[in-house]
Amino acid sequence: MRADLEGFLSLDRVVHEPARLVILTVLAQAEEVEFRFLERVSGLTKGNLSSHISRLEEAGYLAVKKFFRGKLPATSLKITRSGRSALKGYREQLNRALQRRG
Amino acid sequence: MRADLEGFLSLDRVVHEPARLVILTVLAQAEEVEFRFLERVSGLTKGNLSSHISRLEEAGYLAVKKFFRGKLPATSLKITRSGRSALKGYREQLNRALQRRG
DNA sequence: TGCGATAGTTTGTTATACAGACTAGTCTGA
DNA sequence: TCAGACTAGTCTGTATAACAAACTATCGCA
Repeated sequence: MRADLEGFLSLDRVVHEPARLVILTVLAQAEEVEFRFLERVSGLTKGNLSSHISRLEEAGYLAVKKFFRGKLPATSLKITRSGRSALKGYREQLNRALQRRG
Repeated sequence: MRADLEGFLSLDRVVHEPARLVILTVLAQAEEVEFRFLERVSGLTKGNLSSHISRLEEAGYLAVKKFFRGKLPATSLKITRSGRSALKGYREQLNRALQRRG
């Protein structure tokens, strides 16, 4: 199969999902961020956001830290080295596939 | 919401699916193509390919023409103007969102 | 003590990607 | 001539997934 086509089909589906692209993009810039912040900036619903975070955590792309601010629980997210590299790889691969004519 | 994040979430999901990116990319280059050819070049299974074609047809992104070559049925696919512009728009939008830092 | 807010998770529904089974007919060779 | 293999797809079932609504648990305030 042609390399550009191959490129599309071998994209990392964990990263490929738009909602997760949003999360990873924010985290790649902000380094550390909280759930509420992400909820607001992404416009995703809590439930949806929560499950995407789990998915990214399972993939090892982000680290979740739970703590209490005063007496309220809070969740802090941080992109991992692996997550950063997955995003970078995804971007490069997609760019190559898209640019190679269209 | 920030414009780049918005950009991810408003991507055309019909185009966003890797298998369909493959199909559209091939069609954008080849102008007119047959099912069997697409099956080989994409590596997709018949069933899968068939359903993606239906999806793209419903979206108005490609035109399907059925005919007989000798006595065997054949299917010919052609990208529509709208399909071409959807692919172009998708590429531009994604590039903008991805490039705007990472 | 009861109501609304905060901070998420769990659950249920809906959609969709995918492959295998199936349809329909043609060609080939014993 | 008829059995088996091939062509060209479509249909169907399954497993995954995105998504939102409902729920859990706690806090703060009147």
